[in-house]
Amino acid sequence: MSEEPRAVARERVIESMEQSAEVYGLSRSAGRIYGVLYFSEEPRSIPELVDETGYAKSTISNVTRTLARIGLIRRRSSEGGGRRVQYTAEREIWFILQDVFQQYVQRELQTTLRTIQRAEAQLPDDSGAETERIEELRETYEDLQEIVALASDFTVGELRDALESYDR
Amino acid sequence: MSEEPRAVARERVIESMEQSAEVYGLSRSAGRIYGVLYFSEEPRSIPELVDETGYAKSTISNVTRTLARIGLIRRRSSEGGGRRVQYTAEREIWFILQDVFQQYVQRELQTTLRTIQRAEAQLPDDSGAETERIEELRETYEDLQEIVALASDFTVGELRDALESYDR
DNA sequence: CGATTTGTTCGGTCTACTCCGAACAAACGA
DNA sequence: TCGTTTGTTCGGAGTAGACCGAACAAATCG
Repeated sequence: MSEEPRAVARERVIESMEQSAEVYGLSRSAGRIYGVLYFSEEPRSIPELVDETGYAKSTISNVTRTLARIGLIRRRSSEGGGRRVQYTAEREIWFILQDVFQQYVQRELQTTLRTIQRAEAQLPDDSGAETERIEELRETYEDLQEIVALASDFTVGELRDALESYDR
Repeated sequence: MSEEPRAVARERVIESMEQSAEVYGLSRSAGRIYGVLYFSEEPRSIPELVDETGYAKSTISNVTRTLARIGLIRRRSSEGGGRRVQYTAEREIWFILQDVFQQYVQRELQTTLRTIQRAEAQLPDDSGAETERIEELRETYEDLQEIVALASDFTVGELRDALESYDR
């Protein structure tokens, strides 16, 4: 069996994905399911994922929905007759990150920024320390928002190049 | 009482910080404690934080330890006689983010990358699909690591400028 | 039309975390 | 020295989330 080292290597990487999933606020099962799909040549249905991961059908159903919503996997409805739903992994990690930046990070920054701006607007002009603190905060958030907006339009290579070639 | 609008504005921003704390994997109490310290002119002791936040002493004690470890607040042991421990907020958000990048994101990327590299090394040269997938993954992680390493050496302004002025 | 396969939904259990209050330790002040 | 203040640690209550199995809906196949 010369397949074994491959299986071992794959398992290691998938375990690492489980761990990463937790860091990014997802469940371990999400990491494993993504990992299995990442290495699958063919799209996988829910029963197949049940076999390959050991998780219950209901878990697979729920987690795939979440993963699809976030954009880590894609749902291909019924290829070739059967009513089976098929899932594929999005393998371009950078695309995923761009999505996360645009959908979540940007949104989070945006709402925070709006709250800060509203608070600032309600304040009389001479309100001492509070005004200063809030102003400072707003400026930082404006910078961050701009940076994320710009970065999420770059490819990985461009981003790396932009940082490497920048001369202070 | 012309202080009220200031108190309201401050409260709004602190509530927003509570929410952000949850997003970043901290507790709501951590957000509020940081918020109160963020707006405090003077350093605050644990009993003072108990008064101003309404949380139990033990909660303040535990959360301040966590916040100090991460670098969001600083611990000044006993200024002016008393044995009181004093806390101040680190107000430069970008410094905090740089710390987080270097301490946590970099580390997480590093360990993942090492796992990938080890898996790749154990694989025979001709192992088909697995090799290709793992190689692809490794390259992405190398890029990401490089980007984070570079970015965490920039100031906010430099980073923004680098992205804005990059010409594709 | 049943029987089977697939996918979703719905309680339920288990675990982890947040926060609290009480007990404790350490240092100071009278 | 004894009482008081401050900070940490510990056990427990309440809560949220992960995952499971069972019940259910929908579609296909004989």
